[in-house]
Amino acid sequence: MTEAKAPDSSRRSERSRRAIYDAALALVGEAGYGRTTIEGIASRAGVGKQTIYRWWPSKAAVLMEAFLDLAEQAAAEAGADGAAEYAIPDTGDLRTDLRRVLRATVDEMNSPAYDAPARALAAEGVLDAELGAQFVEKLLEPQLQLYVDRLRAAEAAGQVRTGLDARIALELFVGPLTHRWLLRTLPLTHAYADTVVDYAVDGLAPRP
Amino acid sequence: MTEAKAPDSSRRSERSRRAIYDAALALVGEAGYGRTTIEGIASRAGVGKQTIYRWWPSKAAVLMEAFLDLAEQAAAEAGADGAAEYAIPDTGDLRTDLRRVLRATVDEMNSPAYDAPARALAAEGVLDAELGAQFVEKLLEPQLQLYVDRLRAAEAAGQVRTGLDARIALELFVGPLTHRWLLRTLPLTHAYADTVVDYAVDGLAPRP
Amino acid sequence: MTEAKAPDSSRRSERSRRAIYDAALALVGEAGYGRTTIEGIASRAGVGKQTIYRWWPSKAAVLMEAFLDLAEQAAAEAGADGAAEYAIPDTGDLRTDLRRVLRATVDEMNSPAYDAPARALAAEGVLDAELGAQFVEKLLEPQLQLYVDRLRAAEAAGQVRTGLDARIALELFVGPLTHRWLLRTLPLTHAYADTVVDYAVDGLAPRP
Amino acid sequence: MTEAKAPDSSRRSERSRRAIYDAALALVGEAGYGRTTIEGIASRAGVGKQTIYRWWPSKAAVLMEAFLDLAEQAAAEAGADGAAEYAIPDTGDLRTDLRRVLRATVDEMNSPAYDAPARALAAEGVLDAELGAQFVEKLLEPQLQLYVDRLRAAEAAGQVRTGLDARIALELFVGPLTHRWLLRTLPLTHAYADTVVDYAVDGLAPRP
DNA sequence: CCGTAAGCGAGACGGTACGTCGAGTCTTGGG
DNA sequence: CCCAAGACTCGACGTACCGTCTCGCTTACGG
Repeated sequence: MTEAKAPDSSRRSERSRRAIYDAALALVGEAGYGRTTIEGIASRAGVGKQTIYRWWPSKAAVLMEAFLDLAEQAAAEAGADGAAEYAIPDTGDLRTDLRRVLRATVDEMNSPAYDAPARALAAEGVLDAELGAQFVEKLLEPQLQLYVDRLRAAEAAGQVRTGLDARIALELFVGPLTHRWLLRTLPLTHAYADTVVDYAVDGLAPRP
Repeated sequence: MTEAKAPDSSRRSERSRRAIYDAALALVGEAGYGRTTIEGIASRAGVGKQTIYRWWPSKAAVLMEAFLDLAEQAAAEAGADGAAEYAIPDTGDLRTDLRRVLRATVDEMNSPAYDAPARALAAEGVLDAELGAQFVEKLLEPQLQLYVDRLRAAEAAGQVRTGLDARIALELFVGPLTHRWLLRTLPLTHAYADTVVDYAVDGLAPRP
Repeated sequence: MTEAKAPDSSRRSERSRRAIYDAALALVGEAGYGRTTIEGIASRAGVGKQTIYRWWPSKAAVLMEAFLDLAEQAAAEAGADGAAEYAIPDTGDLRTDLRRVLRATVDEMNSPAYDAPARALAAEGVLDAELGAQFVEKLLEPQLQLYVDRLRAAEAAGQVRTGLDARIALELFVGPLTHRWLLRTLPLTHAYADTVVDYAVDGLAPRP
Repeated sequence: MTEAKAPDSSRRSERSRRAIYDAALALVGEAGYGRTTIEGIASRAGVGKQTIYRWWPSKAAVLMEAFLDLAEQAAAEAGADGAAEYAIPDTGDLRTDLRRVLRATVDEMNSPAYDAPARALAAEGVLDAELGAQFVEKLLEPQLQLYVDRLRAAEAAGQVRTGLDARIALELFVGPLTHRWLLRTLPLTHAYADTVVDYAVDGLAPRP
């Protein structure tokens, strides 16, 4: 291996790690990604710069982990009541279930606490393929898999055409939302989400 | 108004402008957007830094104009044979027409000359709302309008449901492609484009 | 040549240069050489760090020029009355003349404004041969040459032995003073200077 | 007193102490004093940084002790044949005796093993009065005392003037040598040492 | 002879300064 | 008055060491 020399993670300061996450998310939210600096994060977290450079290779990587941590915390809270980890609901009616999920996604995209860091990560991932791969693998892919699962269930229930390519089908739902979110072409509303679901679910229906 | 003092654009050096466009596109292509600097562009273009700052407010703005210029040149060449500006073909078969267009879009997204600057602009637009608005207005919206036009024709021809919201419908086509392009989840192929068209066109079909 | 790229000294900011000299001398005087930093000098001078790095290779080089400039100013003031540049007086009595000079040197060494930067430069020159050579050439050697001249005059007047090696003889005067000054073995007083002159002048007297 | 808490020197690791001395001297010799760091010494000595900070207050202090230790070892070897500790020889002829001593001093100053650390300590002592005092007290003063003793003997033997201030007289010998050594004005040779002795001894001769 | 308290190697930590890069502004000289 | 050139102030970069602070470990002593 040609790793320069890995630090001993068992000695890592949990306190610093958390403070860095908090500072990073706060600064990205307040000042924007471009105006957030490693020095700023370090200073706000009450931490030496080297402590950041020791554990992360870049500003984007810090933000990625901070955001992942945030998501995990949220998931832990949500799943604390013993329910199943996280899945798209299955009431038997695909259209209804997807409306609910896409409306929730719209709400998330419209919430500042989520928007700022997610946008920053997405933008950075657009430019940096390696980071983008991580973004997809750790954040996006698990979400997309839920759609795959739900669509497979719908297929089994005869609600969508057999032989459906679920990996593509799901993009009829998330593609349009992501498009509006990232490019800000037009407002992201519940009504919009509903229409997308309508058109797309019709497109997946069993062939006559 | 309090404009600092507008330069006299009639005395502007055309030679410098072109050199800056070329340098900007070349550097973004070679080194990536993040490693492209104003100083680098100026030096490569054989131009003083001030000449850039005089006419553009930011690196992204330079790239935007350079890219627009590129698109205009391409359009001029394409339209040199006297044909109409640019439109989605209308053979009477919506499915066929959209397949052709989406396949072309996939090819564009896969071509390095287009990919690097477009990706850079998109990413910058994701972070900077103002720049994003320009990106959408000047580059994206004209394209999207072509879809609106074609869908309206299809509606008139009874190939899609009446009362269709074309602004949303078009996103069933461009949303998925853009999603794969920007986030690099899976490869962008013609087969993929065809499947997207199949599913989406079915979704827009007249209600039974 | 392998010079990275020499800056254009005709465009150099005189204002910055002076401010840097002043700040460097002040900080070395106030905080000591070790606690004086390039950043500190830049900040105190109201100057960007790069402006220092553009023109000087090191902290010591800055201080050297600042000190030289100080010496030149002092010399300019002293010589403003039209007198000869600077020389050891020649009253005809070597002992008297050297007493006067060495007493003045003692006073200089005891004055804080001179002591701090001169000591810093000397110490740095002790470690860094290149800088030491500059220190000697630009600051020390001109002084020592005055002794050589005076001793040659004394030789001509028959006050010292013929064939005297003036370059060595002068060290009997400046060596002891420098020794006490740099190493702080014992106090540097006029009486001490007088005794050194007495012993050394006797040692140079014509052989019986 | 408010001593933080003195470590128990009876449990001190002799092995570490020696390794630190060796590493310090080696690094100063190889890389120079400025490029020698505490971390470097610790690493080279295979020792924790804290082990250095526990026993020494500064890099210079480490080097000082290392150098002292070296001198002691040398003295122990030299004195192993049962002779007196160390003294300037007294053959009855002051000139001869001093020539021998000053030539030896010149040789020492020209030997790299001595030059690097001694120069570093001297330079540091020039800047740091406290350290300088230690340098003088522990290294220099014992040497100078030998001159005082020899000069007093010479006085008793009528070879130098009565009432001579030996503390000053000795500086006519060591001052010039130190001057050339530290400031590197001109080469340090035996011939030079001889001439210094000639001039200075003449200066101390009994008044006619 | 066994616990416990020290010294120890190791290295993470909060910091300061380094020397470099680039941003955006300002100045000079030439056309 | 535009332009090429480039010096300027400023802010951030990523690195090197500082001196302090835990960690386990080993090692000697004192109950």
